[in-house]
Amino acid sequence: MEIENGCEWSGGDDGQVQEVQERLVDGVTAARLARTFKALSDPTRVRIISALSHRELCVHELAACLGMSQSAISHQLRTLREMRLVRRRKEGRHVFYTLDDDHIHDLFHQGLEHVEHE
Amino acid sequence: MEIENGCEWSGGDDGQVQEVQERLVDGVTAARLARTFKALSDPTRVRIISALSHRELCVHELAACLGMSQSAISHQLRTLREMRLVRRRKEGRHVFYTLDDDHIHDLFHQGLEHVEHE
DNA sequence: GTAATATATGAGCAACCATTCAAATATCGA
DNA sequence: TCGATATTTGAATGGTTGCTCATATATTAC
Repeated sequence: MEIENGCEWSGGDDGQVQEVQERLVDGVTAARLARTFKALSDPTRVRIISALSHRELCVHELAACLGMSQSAISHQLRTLREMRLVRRRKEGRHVFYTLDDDHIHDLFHQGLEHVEHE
Repeated sequence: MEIENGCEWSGGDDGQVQEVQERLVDGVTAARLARTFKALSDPTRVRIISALSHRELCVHELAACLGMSQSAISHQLRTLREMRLVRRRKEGRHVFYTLDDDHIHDLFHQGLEHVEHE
C-alpha cells in the first residue's frame, strides 16, 4: 500500500498534518456520509425522489412517470427503502411510496439549487 | 424493457401521472444532480473534502492524513478535479489542493449535520 | 377455483469504480 | 549530471451496481 508519513514540506514536522488529522471526520462518519450521498448519486433515484416530493405514488405510476420498467423501479425502491429514504404503505394490490426523511428532501433541494444556477 | 403506460388506479386516466411528470426534474438535470452527489458518495473523497475544508493541502499531506497511498489519493483528486470540486496550485515540486466550490462546502456540511444527529 | 393486475425478487450481465502496482514526468539540491 | 522527492498516469483487478428477464407472491374480480 506504500503509505508515507508526511513530506518535507509543512516545516519538516508532522504537527500540522496531525492538526488537520484531528479535525478530520472519522472513518465511520465518512462512511455514513458517503452512504447518504450515494443514495442520491443515481439519475433514476434522483427522479424517483423528485416525483415523490410532489406526492405519494405507487410503483406502477412511478414506472409510468419515469418511462422505465416496473422491475427497475422496484429494485431502486428497494435500495431507497433500505436507506430509509422512502416508506411504503400497502393498499389492496397497490403499494404507495412516500419520502421518509425530511433531511434528504432538504439535501435534494440544496443540490438542485446548486445544479440549476451554474 | 416492458414499460406500461399507467395503472388502473388514479381514477383510470393518466392525467394525474402526467401532472407529476410535468413537475419532475428533466433528465439532464437529474443526471447533473446525480453526478454532483456522486462526487461525495465515496468515503475517501468525503475525507479529502473534509481535510481540504480546514486548509490547503498538498498530495503527500493528504495521503498522510488519510493513511492511504499517494497514488490512490492522486486518482481521487483527479476525479474531484474533473468534477470541479477542487482546484490545484503548483508550487515547486508540490501541488496544493483547495476546495473550488462553496456550494459543495455547504452541501457537505448539510450532509454532515444530517448524519451526526440520527 | 382461474385470470388479471400489482409488486417483489433472484440470477445473470455489462458497465463502472476504487485501489494497487509499475512506470513516467517534473522539480530541486548536490 | 545524478539522485531524491513529489506527483501523475495507465493497466490490471476485484468489487459493486443498475438493468433485464423470468419467476414468485399477493390481491382482486370473475
